[in-house]
Formats: sequence, C-alpha cells, structure tokens
Amino acid sequence: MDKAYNPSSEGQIYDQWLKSGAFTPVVPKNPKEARLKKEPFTIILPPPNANNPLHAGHALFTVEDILVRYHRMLGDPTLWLPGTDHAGIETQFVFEKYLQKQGKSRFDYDRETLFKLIFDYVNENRDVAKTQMQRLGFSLDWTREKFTMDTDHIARVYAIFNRMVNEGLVYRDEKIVNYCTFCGTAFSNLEVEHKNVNSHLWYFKYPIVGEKDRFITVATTRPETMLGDTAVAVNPKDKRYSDLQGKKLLLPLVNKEIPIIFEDSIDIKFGTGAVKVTPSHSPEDYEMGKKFNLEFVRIFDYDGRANQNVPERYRGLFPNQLRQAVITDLTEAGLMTKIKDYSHEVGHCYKCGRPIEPITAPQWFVKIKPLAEPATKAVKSDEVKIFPARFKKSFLAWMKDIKDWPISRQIVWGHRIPVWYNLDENQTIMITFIDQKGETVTGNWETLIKTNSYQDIKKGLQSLIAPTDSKFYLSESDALKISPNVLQETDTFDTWFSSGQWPYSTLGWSPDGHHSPDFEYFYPTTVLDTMWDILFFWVARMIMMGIYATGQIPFKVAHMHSRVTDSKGQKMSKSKGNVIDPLVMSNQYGADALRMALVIGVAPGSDISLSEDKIRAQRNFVNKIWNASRFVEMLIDRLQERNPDLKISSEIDKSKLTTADKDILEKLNKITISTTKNLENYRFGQASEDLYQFFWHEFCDIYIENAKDRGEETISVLLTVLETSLKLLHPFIPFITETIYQNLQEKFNFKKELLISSSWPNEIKY
RNA sequence: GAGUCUAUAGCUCAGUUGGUUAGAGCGCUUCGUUGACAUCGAAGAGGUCAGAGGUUCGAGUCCUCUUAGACUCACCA
Repeated sequence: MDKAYNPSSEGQIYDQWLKSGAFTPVVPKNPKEARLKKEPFTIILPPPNANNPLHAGHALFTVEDILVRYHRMLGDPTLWLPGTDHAGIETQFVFEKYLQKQGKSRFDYDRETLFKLIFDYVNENRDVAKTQMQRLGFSLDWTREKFTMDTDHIARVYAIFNRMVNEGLVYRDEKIVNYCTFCGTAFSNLEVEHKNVNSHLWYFKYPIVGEKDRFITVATTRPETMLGDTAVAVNPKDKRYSDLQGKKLLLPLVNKEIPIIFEDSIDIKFGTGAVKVTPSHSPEDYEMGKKFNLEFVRIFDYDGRANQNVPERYRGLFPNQLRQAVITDLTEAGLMTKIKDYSHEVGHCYKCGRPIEPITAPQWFVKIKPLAEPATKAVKSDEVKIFPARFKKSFLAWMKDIKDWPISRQIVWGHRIPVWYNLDENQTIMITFIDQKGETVTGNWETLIKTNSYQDIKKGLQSLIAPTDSKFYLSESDALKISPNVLQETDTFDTWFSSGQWPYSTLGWSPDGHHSPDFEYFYPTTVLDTMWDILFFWVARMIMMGIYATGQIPFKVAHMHSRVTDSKGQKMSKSKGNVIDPLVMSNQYGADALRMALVIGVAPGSDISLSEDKIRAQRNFVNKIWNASRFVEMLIDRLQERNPDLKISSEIDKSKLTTADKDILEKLNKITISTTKNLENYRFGQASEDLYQFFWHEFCDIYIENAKDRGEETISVLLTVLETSLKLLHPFIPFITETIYQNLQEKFNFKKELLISSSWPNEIKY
C-alpha cells in the first residue's frame, strides 16, 4: 500500500460498481404486489441543465447519494434515476449570448432552424454533466437515464396538456402578464424579481372637460404610460372630487376624453388621491379596466417600443425615452406641477435584469386552484413531508394565494404547445416570418396570404400570436380537415410545466393507464431532494401535477438542502470570482474529500460554506483512514511473522477482551446507532462529524495507539472496528472505503463482496 | 407591506426533545520526525453563546423586546 491515499484510482472503482449492476435495481414480476410487501427506496435526480457543467450546488447531490447508498446497504430495492433538463429559457438565453458573439441574434432565424441549432448545441454538451456526476461517485442508474427532450416524455406532457384542456383546466386569455421585451417572452410571477428603485413621483394635471381652469392632478411613477390612460380613478369618499360625478377629463398630449371613475380601493392619502388608469400596462389598472369596462389601449409593442396607438411623434420610442419625451412635453404644456423623490419596488426580469413591462397579451393559463387544493392538503397532512419543517410554512403560505399559472413562453427552445390553428378559420392571427428575400415580415394571415404563399410562411415562420378567441385543435389532422392552411402554436411550455411532470413521466406513467412496471413499482418515489430556491417553481408544481395526473403524490419527503457559499458565506458567482469548481477540487483532493467537506457539520437547511481549506482538511481525514488501515495490515503482518499459524478473523472472542477492547466496541456500537438514526433523520452533518471524531480520535488516537503494544488478541477488534467504520463511512466517502474494503478481502482472503452491496452494520455483540 | 431565518473561539460553523467544567475544522503558540500517517502526534492559548428582560431547581437551547444582518413572497399609483 502506498504511503498516502491516491484518489486517481477512483475512476476504476466507479467502473467496478457500474459493472456489478449495483446501481440498477431489479423490478420484480408483479411490481404492484411486490411494492406492497417491500417498498423500494427511490429518488429522482433533479435533472441538471443539459448543457452546463456542474457547479458546487450540483455536488450537493452527494446528499442523495448518501441516502441511496445507505438504503442500498439496508437491503432496500433502491433506485436513483438520472436525467437532464433542456431548461427552456435558461438554455435559449445562453445560446443567444453565443449567437451574439458571432454577431447574430435569434431574429435572424426561422423557428425551426433556431430550434435545431439549439438542439445541436445542447447535444454537444450533454455528456459533460454525466461524466462529472460519475466522477463524484454518484450511484445513479444510468440504464434509466432520461432527458426532458425525449419523445416519450414530451408525449406524456402533451397528453396531460390535452387532458387539462378537455377538463377546462387550461384556458386562453388576454390578461396582463409580466413581459420582458428584451427576452421577448412572458413570465410567471415567480420569474420576476422585485428590486427597489430610486425614482420619482410625477404630479401632473388633467384638465376637466367643460370646467375652465379646473384640473385633476395625478401622481404617478410611470408618466410615460399616460398615453394609454383610459380613466382617472378617485375614491368615492374623497371630498375633493365628490362633485365630479359624470365629468370627463381631457387626456393631455393625446387630446382624448377619458372618464373619472370612483373606486373604493384608491388610497385617499397617497399622492393626490387621484390615479391615472392604464388598463393595458398595469396590473391594478387592468382590474379596474375590467371592472369599469374601460377601453384598453396598449401603447407598447412586444419589442418594447411605443406603437401606433400613441401620437406619431412618440412612435418607436422605448419606455425610458418615452418617459423623457412625455415629461418634457407635459412640462412645456405647463401641466407638470411637482416632481418628488420616491423609491419603490419595480419588477425586473430574472434572466436579463431589465425592467418587466406589464402588458396585455394572449397567453395560455392553468387554472390552478383545482390543482393547488389537493397539493395543499397533502402537505398539510404531511403525506408529503417537507423537511426542514420551516419550508412547509412558506409552501402553504404561497399555495394559499396562488394565482393562475401562465404556461406559455414566447421562446423556441422547449416543448412547443400541441395546438393547431386553421388559418382560414382565424384570419386575424398575427404572423411573423422570414420571407424568401430574408426579410422579416409581420402581419395577419388575411393580409399576408395576398402576397405570400402558405408554404413560404410556414417555412420561414418565427412566431404567431393568435387572438384569445381563435379556434384551435389538439391535433394537426383535425385542423387540416378544414383546409391545408394550418400552423402549430409557436409558444412553448414553461419549462416547469414539463419538469413538474418529471417523477411520473421518467418512471413510465402512461395516459392510457397501462403504466410500465417501473412506474408500478417505484411510484410514488420516496425522497425528492433539491435546493429551497425552487420550492415553488418545481417542488410545488410536481406535487400538483403528480396528484393531478396519477392521483398519487410524487414523493413522500421533500428534502430541501441549502446553498453552497464561499468561505465567507457569500453566494458563489462568476462575477465575484469566488466559484469553487467541484471537478477541479475532486481531481486535486479526491471526490471523497469534496463530498465530506460538503456535508460535515452542516445543519439541515443552513447555508454550506465551502472552501479549499475545508476540502483539504477532509482529504487529510480520508488519508488518515488510509493509513489506519495500512497500519492494521502491517500490525497483523508483524504478528503473523511471529506466529505463521495465526488465524485472521474479525470474530470476537468475548473471553479475551480487555477494558480497551470493550471501550472501543461500546463506542463503535454507539456510533453505529447514532449514524443510523441521524441518516434516518437527514442529519448528515451530525452523522459525518460524529464518524470523523470517532474514527480519528477514538479509534486511531486511542485504540490503535494502544494496540501497538499488544499481541494477536487485538486483531479481531481492530478488524471489526475498521470494517464497521468503513461501512458506516461508505455513503459519505464511497471510493476510499470501497478501496480499503477490497484490500482487506484480498489480503486476508475474506469472502469477496463489494462494499456498496454489503449490508449496513448492526450493533456488535460482545 | 407580509413572512422566514441567522447572531456561539481570530475565520467558517456544529451543538435533536432545556441538565454536569460549551465543541470541531482552519488559523495561532510550544514541543516532538530512524518502523501507519508531517496530508502526523502531544500540550496549549482563545468564548460573560449579539443586548435587555422573563419562565424554570436549571437556558447557548423556551418566551418577549431591542439591535444587526440574510432571504422569500407581494399588483399599491
């Protein structure tokens, strides 16, 4: 044995595990009944982004590997199913940056070409994550690997979508949505980041029609949207305005008459008590617009520029430019009365960081209450147990006020919504396509078809926007029955609509009820482990979709782990330069050291500060284990030299035990019990720390030191403690423990077995 | 605006249902290398457990308030 442990052999060990089939559970013939007798232990891996290398956060899948290895050793049929995620907007965003470097943009391509480009790009990088997970020792069943772009997964997502449409759970509406004009897509509330912005409150006057020199002054943070105002609202109890029933205002700059409306929710004390109402560009105003049947005037287009609904001189301006122009013009007109400093929260795009533009746009929505209710019930009753418990609270709070879920995204990369429009039935569908000359053309079908062929439009299609009352079909063939002029919806699903269905889809759930044996055997799964930041995005959606599709919860325990931070507790980010690359670390110090460093002494749910120092310290621990076993072997060799007939065994002879023997065995039993208990309770930090203390400071520092002066009667205790420790440590540091375990077998002719497939230790009887 | 969490040794953090002199890793000081390991060993310095009050025979651990920080959610002009 070498003087120091060399982690470069870790790859060979992984291959051995792979070959042994230890990662792949056998599904019995009657999976349903078998499940009733003995329930398997199942984890579905949160699929990492298919085209990104792993970061330190992914290395935390160690937690799942610990659970999986522990349960495998307990003898449970154990499945840990790997996969990768196409990660819709995330990936498209990365790809667009890549295009940008080549001086191109997404607008240069038709939809189909762009999709193919991204697909190729992702495929090129897809194996990266896989190789890295293997390097970290994750005992995933690669024979069952899945990808969210697999056709069978997409088919299942489509099937569920169809069911939801038929059951009235999916609907179309032109509501106000969070729209990023730079990314060119709508987002759900969760994808909007609220940032505090130091801005101003602008006060300006709207003349009252028919009342000379009388005005209403409004206060607003968004003067530019006044061009789309269709009312001014005041509180009916506000005495300042009570004589204005039925009066109209003249909207400055536009010179249009708009009504004064009386709305209880208006705060009399805020500003002037009068609010300009822009139903097409503000969520609150949208509600008022609906309530008072106001006109909806959209002034911003999907590209963020002012459109034809504004006076000519403002057309084409972006919001901030328009703001300046409006302020200037209002000031010149003598209508601006006050500008006050004001800071408030403004929604920003979580991807590109630009301000979100609330606009009305036709989108697809999931009616969420019918899904949220059973999910809430399941979590409330702990049928799905959220751990640590405090996340249960925030889950329930979020579920309580949950809003309908906009599931359509105006991007190319993802599952295209399986809906077809017959254009002859829907003449006003707006279409954008690249024509034969390579120019981008936008218009409605009615107009476009006069100068273009259907084939050209279809071929160069970038996107379409169908009015909410458009007639659609759930299959292309149905749409084709009307006429050949058919286009599929160009929106794609929110990635979470797809990954929300991941647990039952990966296991082979079938819409026709003939599920795969895997599904019958492994579903519901046991544990779902992920970081808390996607509790709402993903965990909540999986619970809702799982119950909806299968009638059963998708997992029994949702274990939330925390964020890996740097040594100062700072979030790792490329811009800060404090990123620790798990691959670099495992190559330098060994995957075992990294794994140990990620879990040792970490309290459930608290941040995990990782540093090279910490990893180095764990490398030293791994090396200590190496040398301890090396010494045990050398000691036995020495004793064997003196007595060649010596039998080497870990069988304990009670009559020969000394106080030191009894002491270490008692401590070994204690650590066996506590490790088991801690693993059952997800206390990995405590478990690993206790093992570290026991092995190093009890076994090495005290017992082994003491054994140096003893004879052959110490051998069985040495071997017992060593072997048991290897087993207890194996889930945490699988490579070194497996290596030593096999060494011992070779050396002393023990029964041959892989540690990964060995049994979890019980208390030693002595 | 609503909610959650954190505050323990120079640094990063453990400390399960309250119970004997509060722990680890790294760092620091002194000493030790011819047969497991210097990726080591021995010894040691260092904490009024953020502050104030309360419950209790007993509080780092439970309650209240204060201060400081982190985070999540949210349509207030």
